[in-house]
Amino acid sequence: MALEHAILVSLAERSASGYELARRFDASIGHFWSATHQQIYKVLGRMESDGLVSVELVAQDGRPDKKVHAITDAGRAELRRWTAEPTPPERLRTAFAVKLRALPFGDRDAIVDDVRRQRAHHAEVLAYYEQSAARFYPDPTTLSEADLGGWLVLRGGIRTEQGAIAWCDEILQTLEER
Amino acid sequence: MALEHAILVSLAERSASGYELARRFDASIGHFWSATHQQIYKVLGRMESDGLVSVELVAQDGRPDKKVHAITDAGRAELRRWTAEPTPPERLRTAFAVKLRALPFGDRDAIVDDVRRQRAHHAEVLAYYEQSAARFYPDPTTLSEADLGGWLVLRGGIRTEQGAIAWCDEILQTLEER
DNA sequence: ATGGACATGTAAGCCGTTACATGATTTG
DNA sequence: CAAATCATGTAACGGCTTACATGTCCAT
Repeated sequence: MALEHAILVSLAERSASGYELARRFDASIGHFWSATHQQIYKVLGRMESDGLVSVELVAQDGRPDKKVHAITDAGRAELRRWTAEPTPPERLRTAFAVKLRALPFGDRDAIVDDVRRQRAHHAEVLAYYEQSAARFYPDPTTLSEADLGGWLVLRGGIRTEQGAIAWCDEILQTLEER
Repeated sequence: MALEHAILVSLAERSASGYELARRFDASIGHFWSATHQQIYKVLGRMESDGLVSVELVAQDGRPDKKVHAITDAGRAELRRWTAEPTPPERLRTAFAVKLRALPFGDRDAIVDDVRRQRAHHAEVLAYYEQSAARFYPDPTTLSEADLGGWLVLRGGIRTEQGAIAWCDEILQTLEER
């Protein structure tokens, strides 16, 4: 299960409470592996029993106590083991493609509207990625080892969104000219 | 649930047994919405109770009987209703991106091997899509209404795979030059 | 006679979403 | 005074995977 490994990566970068992890999954990491706080708490509990993370209860003033989770040596070993394993090819689930295929049986104008909406969404995400790139990696020619992975993932996100926008444009052009 | 709608699209194109549907989900449709035969049988059962599909038992000689499922008027209405609904933006789940992010904590050589493996896989899928395009849509300038959706989906697949290959090349170049 | 294609299912279990639940503190 | 933020969970349910189960016909 990859949520476990996404959590290990995040905790390897910096220890965190379940709540803090959930916020990270709302932002950076979550753009490539989403998870809700409920799921995170559940998995975190299992990971503790498995010895992959350790827990320290931290009292705070003016705020609820929190459980700070840190990656253990066993967690680091598991992360390393996982990276050495081939990634199985992922099977896609693209509702948008199914809808396109439904063109002859559906509401054409509504589908065109949907394509425009998808395009706008991809443009938004692209802008967000490009801002993140400019902010966090202002000089990509000199990246530290620690930054390399994050930068490459962002590059993939940017490419993906650019590709999706180009596809939407091709769809719109094809549908409008007939 | 989109499996339901993927099945409706497939049955709108041509009536089929559960087994035949499963084979389609192994091939064409399945490249964009995967499903196993177990899942298909289960959903098909529910769709029958809901009146979205009708079932006719067909006896065959030399082969087991089959249940041929056809889309009903209610099924067509549901398909049309669904196409008129906005597609919710999909949250990605990309284990490969998580693994890249794990670069500083993992086995670098193994990850590079994995990138090469991913690249090879995407190249295979791309070749398959391009062959499908050449075989089923030899003249894309004159597409029938019925073919439009399938063609556009294939175009998206081709773009996606090309983008993935280009990303892999960028990763390999970045990792090899340091 | 072994294995693959055809054909349809059940059962167990995990993963994940949605809804529900609580309670303090800060900000508008 | 209401809403957002911080913080952690439980419960119900649905989707999906994996394993198990059965049986015929055809080709090698």
